Amino acid sequence: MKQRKIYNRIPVFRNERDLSRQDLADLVGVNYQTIGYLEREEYNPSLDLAFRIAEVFGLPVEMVFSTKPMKPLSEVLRDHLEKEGD
Amino acid sequence: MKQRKIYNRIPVFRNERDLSRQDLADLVGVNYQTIGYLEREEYNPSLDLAFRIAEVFGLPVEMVFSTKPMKPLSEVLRDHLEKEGD
DNA sequence: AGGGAATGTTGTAAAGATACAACAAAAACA
DNA sequence: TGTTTTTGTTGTATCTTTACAACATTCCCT
Repeated sequence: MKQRKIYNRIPVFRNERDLSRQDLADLVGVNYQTIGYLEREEYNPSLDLAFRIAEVFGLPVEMVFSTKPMKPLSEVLRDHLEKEGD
Repeated sequence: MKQRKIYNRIPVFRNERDLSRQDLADLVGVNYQTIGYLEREEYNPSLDLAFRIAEVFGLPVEMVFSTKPMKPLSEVLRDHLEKEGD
């Protein structure tokens, strides 16, 4: 099977929390360069690693990784707010 | 990184829809034996393959794959029903 | 300006995932 | 019953992911 490229919001969430790649790498238990490869989207994470990263951010996998290019979070948020007027 | 074993509900959802492994394999574009390996949990799917399979069933990845052993769907459903009295 | 931290790049090696083939076993069913 | 379909098993080959090292570049800080 030809693997599709998977996009991610790792840099967004990582920067937001003021984590270095090394910090995030430590949290999920991988080499810090592995985080670099993921952020540059040079390869896809394993499913296990994707779960670990999503868990660090407390988000569903789909919010961190997607087969389609990531919309800015501001858009996601806007769409969500206008749908549910809470 | 030592990969954790990932559990899944592929057999449940596949049988429910009366799909053979070959059928599901065709739908996601892998060899039918790959589905077998996944169902026996002999190895984890790539993130891409996990997305494809979840998409076939129209469910979030977390409902099909998990790092913890899968509860029977009846339990999941019960918990959900008693939380939200819809 | 200079030092340290964070990030990017390149290369090699090991582990994990997928394909494919061939055959065995089990299940469905005429 | 025997026949077909589905599933399991074993083995090999290839591709992808991860680790690790070494070095270059960029950024921040004072």
